[in-house]
Amino acid sequence: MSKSPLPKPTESELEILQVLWQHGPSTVRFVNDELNRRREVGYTTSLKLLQLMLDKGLVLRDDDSKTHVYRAAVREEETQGLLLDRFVDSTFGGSAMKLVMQALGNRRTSREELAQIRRLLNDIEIQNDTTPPSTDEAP
Amino acid sequence: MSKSPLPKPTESELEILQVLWQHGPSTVRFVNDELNRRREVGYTTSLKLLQLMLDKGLVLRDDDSKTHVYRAAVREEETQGLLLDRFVDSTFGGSAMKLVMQALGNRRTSREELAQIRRLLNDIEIQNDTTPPSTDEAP
DNA sequence: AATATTATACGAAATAAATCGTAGATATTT
DNA sequence: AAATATCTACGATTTATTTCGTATAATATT
Repeated sequence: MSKSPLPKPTESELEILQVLWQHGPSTVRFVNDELNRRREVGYTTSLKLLQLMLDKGLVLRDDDSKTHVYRAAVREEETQGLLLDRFVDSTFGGSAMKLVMQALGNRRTSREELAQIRRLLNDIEIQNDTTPPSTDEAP
Repeated sequence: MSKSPLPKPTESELEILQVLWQHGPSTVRFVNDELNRRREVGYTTSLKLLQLMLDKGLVLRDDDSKTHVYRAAVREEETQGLLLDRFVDSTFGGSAMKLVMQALGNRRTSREELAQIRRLLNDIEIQNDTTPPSTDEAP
């Protein structure tokens, strides 16, 4: 029941979305400054990107005042989920497990984080017990 | 202690690596057939890709016989780890935890897989206890 | 041996993404 | 009010990636 095919942000567009998600509605100037904390980007580059994103429906803008204010039109979790799917598919051949195992195995994870994951695991198991797995197969 | 900056495969190159990782050394024909199970790709397209990958050092080839045989020059886990880092950075703002939580939360995970993760979690905790966390800070 | 098939090499077109320059409008400062 | 700064619009360039056509060589088939 999704209305539009939810546009897929590119790498740079994602950077911009990060800024908007993190800081809320922002001017081009602000976004550009934020981007420049990591790498050098021209002002008009950021502007153009935001305009393209507007066309794609990735952002909305308020142009009441002369200086436009852009804000994310897509939700963070939703977008991340979408990209995660693509990534799991392209890099881990579809296996989310492999990804999780590698993400956990390959980097330092604090005790607190481990506990957090355990809690999530518990929740999922309860879910599994309550709601038995649906028997859908690959087509 | 890595020797060369380890080339970053593109999306298509990754598809090819998947084939090589999964099936071992393969001819262009075979790789192309495999790719065509998912989407339409011309033979020379696959060939060209493999040739470019050879230049980049992503694959090696045996051209003893007329029909060349290509094989992956980079290891699966290593490459996946590299891409995972980039992905975590670009999509989850650097937080591997957020990624793991979302990966686990958003999809059906079987009891067996959950158990597998728990085992990994245990291993990591033991490691943590045995080898106290190093005190390196962000620079 | 002639024909058809299957290879590789490689230039180049097609596509996608990112970057920037310049023009013109509006606001701000002096 | 003139000069300066800041903004948007937008075409064009650059760079990266993907795709394919064609030439040519080797092999297999008839």
